[in-house]
Amino acid sequence: MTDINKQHPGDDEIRQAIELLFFAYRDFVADPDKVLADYESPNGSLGRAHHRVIHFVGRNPGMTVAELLSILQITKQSLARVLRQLIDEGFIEQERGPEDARQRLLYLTAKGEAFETALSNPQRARFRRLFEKAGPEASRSFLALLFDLINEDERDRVLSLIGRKQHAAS
Amino acid sequence: MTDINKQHPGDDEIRQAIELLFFAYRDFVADPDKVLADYESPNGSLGRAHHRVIHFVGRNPGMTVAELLSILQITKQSLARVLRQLIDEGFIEQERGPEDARQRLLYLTAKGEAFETALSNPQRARFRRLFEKAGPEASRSFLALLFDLINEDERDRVLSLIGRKQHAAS
DNA sequence: AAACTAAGTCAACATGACTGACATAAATAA
DNA sequence: TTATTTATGTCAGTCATGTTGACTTAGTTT
Repeated sequence: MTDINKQHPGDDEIRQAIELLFFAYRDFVADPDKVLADYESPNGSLGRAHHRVIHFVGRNPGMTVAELLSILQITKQSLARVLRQLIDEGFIEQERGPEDARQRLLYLTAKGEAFETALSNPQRARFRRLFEKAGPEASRSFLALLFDLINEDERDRVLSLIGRKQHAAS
Repeated sequence: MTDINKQHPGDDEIRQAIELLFFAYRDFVADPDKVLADYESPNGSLGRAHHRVIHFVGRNPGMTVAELLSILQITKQSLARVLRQLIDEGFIEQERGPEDARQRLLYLTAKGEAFETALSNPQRARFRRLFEKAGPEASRSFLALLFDLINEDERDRVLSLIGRKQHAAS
């Protein structure tokens, strides 16, 4: 009773979308993976988890550990190991919160910023090529659809995250 | 010498794209993760790896182990454990290749097909909502850009994979 | 003073990747 | 026919990254 015919019009596009997203994401994360694999650190090597932390701390300088946890949606024990390595190797530094001294505000060091650039360069190049080829209208539309792919109850949080300008210091 | 100003016009969109793709993919895979977590199997539980195998075998009935490996881009040792569980629990069955008897052709059982449906239902619903909201033109454009996000040297292979109709048996 | 909160730590464990070595059977080349 | 290559499977060990649960320390709030 396997149905050879499509159930609804549009089902084929939906199936393609699922597969394309899988392949696109696979190649997208393979870029920084290569950079990470090249970097040989003294205390263990670095992986995707480190990349994500470096990315979000770079984008949100002075963020707290709790904020980082809520973005990554992992446990603090998982984060701890990764964060410890990044601090020990001088990619990230911590600062006591000026208002609430329990908080540890996170910042990239110069070394951390350089690494962040190296990691995101191939990803940026990938999207730059894409957007140049597709043109501004299709590019904006693409971003809008990516946004609508996110869980409805997460969109406000994501919007305030990605909307924030780089280095809000001023 | 951290630059406060944007380097190029369009850089902001590129940065947003990187983050949106992260969040969109995170929520996209969280859907089947819930289904997988609910399923309690006798010999250990099932994870994303099992989902991917079920998906691609479902999409390409009769595919060989080597083909599956080249899609997933993992080692055969990694695949082995996952595949063994799926066969042992009756989601997938193997068949000797009729031309080349060394090959093991992979098929979903009825149980496997049912599970595939349960896993992909929430993902399909997500894209159905998206495409209904965005309209056919933006939807097609979205697929085209997703495709161009894939590594250039992989696109032909992906195209022949996703272009293939379901159940090519006839 | 008591309770709560932010962060860190210790221990044990699960999943899903990896490498390297080796085994078996079938197909192909010498 | 014998030798080699190929498709698949397996054993053993390791690593990265996630989990739960219990507990500590320091600072804030009630």
